[in-house]
Amino acid sequence: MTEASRHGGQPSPPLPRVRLVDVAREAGLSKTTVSAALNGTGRLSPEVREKARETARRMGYRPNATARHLRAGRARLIGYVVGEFAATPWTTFLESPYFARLTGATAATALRRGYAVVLLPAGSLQSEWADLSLDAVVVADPVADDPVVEGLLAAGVPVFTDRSVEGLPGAYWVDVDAGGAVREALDHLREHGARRPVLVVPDSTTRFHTEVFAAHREWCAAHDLPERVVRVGEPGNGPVVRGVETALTPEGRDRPDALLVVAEASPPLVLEAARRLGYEVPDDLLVVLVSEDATALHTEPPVTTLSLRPEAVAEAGVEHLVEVLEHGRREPAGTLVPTRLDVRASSVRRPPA
Amino acid sequence: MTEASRHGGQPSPPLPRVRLVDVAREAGLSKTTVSAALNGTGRLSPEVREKARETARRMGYRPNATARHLRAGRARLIGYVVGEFAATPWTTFLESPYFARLTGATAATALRRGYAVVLLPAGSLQSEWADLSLDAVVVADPVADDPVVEGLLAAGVPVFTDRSVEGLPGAYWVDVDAGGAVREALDHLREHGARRPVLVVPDSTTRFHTEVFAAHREWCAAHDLPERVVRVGEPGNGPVVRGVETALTPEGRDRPDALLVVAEASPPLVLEAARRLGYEVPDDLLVVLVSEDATALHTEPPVTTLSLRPEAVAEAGVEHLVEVLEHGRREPAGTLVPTRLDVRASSVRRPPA
DNA sequence: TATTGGTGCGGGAACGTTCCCGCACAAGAC
DNA sequence: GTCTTGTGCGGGAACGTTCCCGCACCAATA
Repeated sequence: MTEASRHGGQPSPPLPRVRLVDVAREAGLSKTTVSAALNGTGRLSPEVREKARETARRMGYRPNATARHLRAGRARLIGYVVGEFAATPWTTFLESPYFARLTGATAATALRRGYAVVLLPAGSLQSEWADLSLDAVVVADPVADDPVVEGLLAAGVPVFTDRSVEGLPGAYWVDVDAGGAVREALDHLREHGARRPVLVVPDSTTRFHTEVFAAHREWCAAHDLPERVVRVGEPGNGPVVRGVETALTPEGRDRPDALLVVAEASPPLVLEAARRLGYEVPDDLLVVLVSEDATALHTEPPVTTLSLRPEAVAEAGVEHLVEVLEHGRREPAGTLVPTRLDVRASSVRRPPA
Repeated sequence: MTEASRHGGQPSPPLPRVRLVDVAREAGLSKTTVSAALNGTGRLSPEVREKARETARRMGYRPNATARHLRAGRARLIGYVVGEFAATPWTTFLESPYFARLTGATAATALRRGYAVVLLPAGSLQSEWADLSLDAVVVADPVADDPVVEGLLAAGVPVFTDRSVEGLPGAYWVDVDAGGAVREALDHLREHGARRPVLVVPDSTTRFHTEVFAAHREWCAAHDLPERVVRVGEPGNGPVVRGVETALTPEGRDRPDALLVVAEASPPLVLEAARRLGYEVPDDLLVVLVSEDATALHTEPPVTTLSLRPEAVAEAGVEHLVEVLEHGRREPAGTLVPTRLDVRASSVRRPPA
């Protein structure tokens, strides 16, 4: 074939890729014409266009993305980093089902729109991605006044987050309707007989958690029910499960009859904790977890979950991102997506035997 | 500052980046000289070098990676895809702790070596990453005769996997010592009194699982113990837990006194299944799971796990990849890394009361 | 026949780097 | 004073695209 292909089964070393000019020469055309033919642009006769395409196909031509990007001035690369875990080494955030799915959905949606997602491990220095030419960066779960976000904005890089960050020019967000989610979950529990629900929520300053807290307070007042809350300091299964234990062993009060956990925790671990403390689910205790964890389906009983719908968040975010990057639209800066309650046996009162 | 900066707080629109020539002009030098100064190459007087560096710093110069890559002929981009899940939409594989950590560690290690990792969602068409100019692709957990692997090799793209793929030129692998892992786990169980251990393993043809099966058989023969195995058809918590239930309810035989699960399953779910079937862990049943799942630490009792050490696999793989990409070393094609047994309460026989 | 307008294609610059050269100058050897 | 050798720096091509032009050609109009 080419002058580079060797005889026999030897490993052909560098394998020089076929370029636009190679196709042009082979087809007896100019590179301009071939380029226009392949891209569907320019004024070309159908015959020439087809000739160019056929030759390119036959020669196995694949355009060099780097050259394209250089010419276009944009690399079609999107960085992806998780703010909350910025201090921890590796990308431990991927072990959280929410982030795992958010990450995956972001990558999939972006790829369909022609953008590649580059994983930026939490804890990596920003200097390490200095030479990456990212068109934008997705910061998942940024902390308040996130230094990563501020650094990127200062460098002129558009930032997208899954938490609302108002008032920062260049920052865009998609968030879930936290208040609506809490109300929906509490309404559901109440319909199934809960009168002493207890909320477990992280003690964090993100808009999401403060809204959860506020919505819960309002709901309790509106329904004339006592406001029971346990706040946990850190994320992770350990602290959250301890928070659940605290919530389920009230001192000097009635035991709760429903549990709403608005923090990532392994469903079977929460169930195990309840069982250890003598609760029978769902007879003594209705359980709803905010979680994307698939193990919720496989526990006994299966656990009702409130999904923050990371796929929907990712899709909306990427669509918005593409709009901003390609058409310069800057409004709106934020969007809300609804949550989804997946009702399973853990929160449904069994008919009395 | 520049002619592009506007007065007041208006959002400065395109923000033209400062290029090498800009620095050169400002410093009264040529772009060649500035380039050499910043890269530490060429023959330059210390004064000129410092002058160039200082000017670049002052102007906030950041080299354009795309131009660099075009010039270098390599994009320093590595694709990352999971073979086993190629048919499933999204990147559900990230929900598996093993893949989550493998993915994160790959990204972190690669970034330190100057390569960016691009997430390629399982189920995405190869045509979607056709215009990505990937220097190499990491295929996590390829299936036998993986079409993705074969397609990439045919296109001349080096492939790295975390499973051994022998005899394919251009394919490199890092794998764990499956036989050693099984022996270590079984020895541990035996030391703690297990005489009727049962193995749960996927019914798959990967080298890893066949080796697990073979090592188990040999070990049983060597220790004169009955060979008890349950093979599960599919991955996922549901099938594996059902496999565990099968393993724990032998028909017409003694109940097993130890359980070794060589398949990703949620530790609390496995424990729950054992409990449902009337086992007390660790008194009636010693449990060892092959898992990276952090919930193993938080169950009651905590579960002994056999770690496949995704971080070590990723590091070794990326190091090898860089060697191949930058120095053309093609040997060896494969490496083995040892596993690690983290002994916790679930596999330690309590001293008799 | 000369002028216009439209069509089909190609030449060449540009994107921002890196790197191979070559040139000017200085210092040492004869 | 000429010839070599070495040092310090810059000119310009190249990486592989895309896209703005301009040129040649043809048909229709004046």
